Amino acid sequence: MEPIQTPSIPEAIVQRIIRMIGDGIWKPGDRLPPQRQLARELNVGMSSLREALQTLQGMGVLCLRQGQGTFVCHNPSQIVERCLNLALVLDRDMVEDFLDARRAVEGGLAYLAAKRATGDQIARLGGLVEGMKDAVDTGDDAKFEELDVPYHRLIAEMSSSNILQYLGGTLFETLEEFIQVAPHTPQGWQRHADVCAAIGARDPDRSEKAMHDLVDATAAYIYYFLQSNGV
Amino acid sequence: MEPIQTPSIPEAIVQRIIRMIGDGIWKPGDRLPPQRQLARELNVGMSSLREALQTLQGMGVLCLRQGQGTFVCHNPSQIVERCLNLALVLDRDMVEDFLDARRAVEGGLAYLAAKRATGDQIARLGGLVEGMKDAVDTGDDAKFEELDVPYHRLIAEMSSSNILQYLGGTLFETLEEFIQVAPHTPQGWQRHADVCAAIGARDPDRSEKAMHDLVDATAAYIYYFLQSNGV
DNA sequence: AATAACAAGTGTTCTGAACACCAGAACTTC
DNA sequence: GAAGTTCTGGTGTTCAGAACACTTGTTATT
Repeated sequence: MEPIQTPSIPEAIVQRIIRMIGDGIWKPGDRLPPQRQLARELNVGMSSLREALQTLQGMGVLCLRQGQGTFVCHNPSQIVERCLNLALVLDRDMVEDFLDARRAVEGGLAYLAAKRATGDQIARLGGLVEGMKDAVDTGDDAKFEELDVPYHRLIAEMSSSNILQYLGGTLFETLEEFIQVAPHTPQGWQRHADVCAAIGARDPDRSEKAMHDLVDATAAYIYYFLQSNGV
Repeated sequence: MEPIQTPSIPEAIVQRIIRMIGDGIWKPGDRLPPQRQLARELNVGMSSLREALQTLQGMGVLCLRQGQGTFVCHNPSQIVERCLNLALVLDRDMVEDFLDARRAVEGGLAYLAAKRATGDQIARLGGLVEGMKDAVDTGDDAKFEELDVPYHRLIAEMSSSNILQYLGGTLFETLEEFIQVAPHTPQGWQRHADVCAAIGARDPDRSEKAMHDLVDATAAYIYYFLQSNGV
């Protein structure tokens, strides 16, 4: 038989609060009633309530400020980001997985960027690529890396897709220490320029393909690096 | 100036436990010391400890079983899944975002599937597509849907990529109620068959493109559905 | 030998208290 | 009157202890 399930009290509270936020009863920025009052109204102890609040804070749903109150601090990005970061901290063997995911996500971002970017954004991306060319010509690796981060971030912004943007940002940050081992060659710059050109031409498919080439090249370097270090 | 930050006690405990798991001191399946003892050793009250444990349980890192103990229940899938689900519950406007993300993720899965699938998996996928054809021919919508879920799940499995697999599963499940509004036409079946054929031919790029077509078609239905319902 | 009652260990929940922090009010000082 | 200080109420934070509920293994009973 199906066992009877009675969710624990904190879990029930978590569900209830999420529901109330989802139903719009509490909106982002709102202050919840004081813990003591809330505990009384829900007919639970403060321990149970606090365990629930703490969980929700961990999820990024609530924001507990000492001396001020409990606020709805709805920020989905934070949730996803935190969870992915956590996954890698717990399991360093997932680098390969992250590279696979990055290919798909960054490809998707480039695809959407070509569809939705504004003229201003495209101009800014062009400026970054210009700067990267200077960096390659002068062999200034540090400058290239400094421009590489905003380059990917800007493409993510162009996509107007929150979830992909945050996934991309998290994957990039998580992989950053590995990505930096890749040498910055004229060919590497060319790939960055190709993506930029495809976005400028508003050609989503070409843009996606160019980004795949870029990510694949980086991944190849990382694999080589990992292998030569006997990992 | 940078404000002085003293992490709260529960937060510090969370970090400490994650660190210990990351360092391999506690491995998945291990049982942690009893709460009372742990609280004494860490020199904190049981409330603080429990708030931390509850948070970690919410993340899917720990598993608290009444009467048995606290176990390391490390399951990255659960973490990501839970967080994404939460994001959609909190914000129904994100359907569009989810569709964008699904296009990228499912495309990536199909790409990897064509590279890494085993012969057995390809045969099973073919079987599913066969069944779907029957369902379309007989107009059996329920059967089609019943096969659609394992179809996507199997492709995800073929990819051998944990992160993408979990992302795909979560996105699919989260969107399931919307996906089901799509009518199951011969054209819809053809798209499923195209992906299957491309994977069978071990052609990653064609496979990815076919999956994009499939997802795009579904997305178009969903947009139409949302629009005609005045959302 | 099978079953039932018990006991120890563990997570769960509640209560009440003391502490820390923040914002604004009331007060002092110049 | 303006600037600074102190006080006060409200709020989150942390603790300690107790009672409860569940699981498992042991012991007693039949």
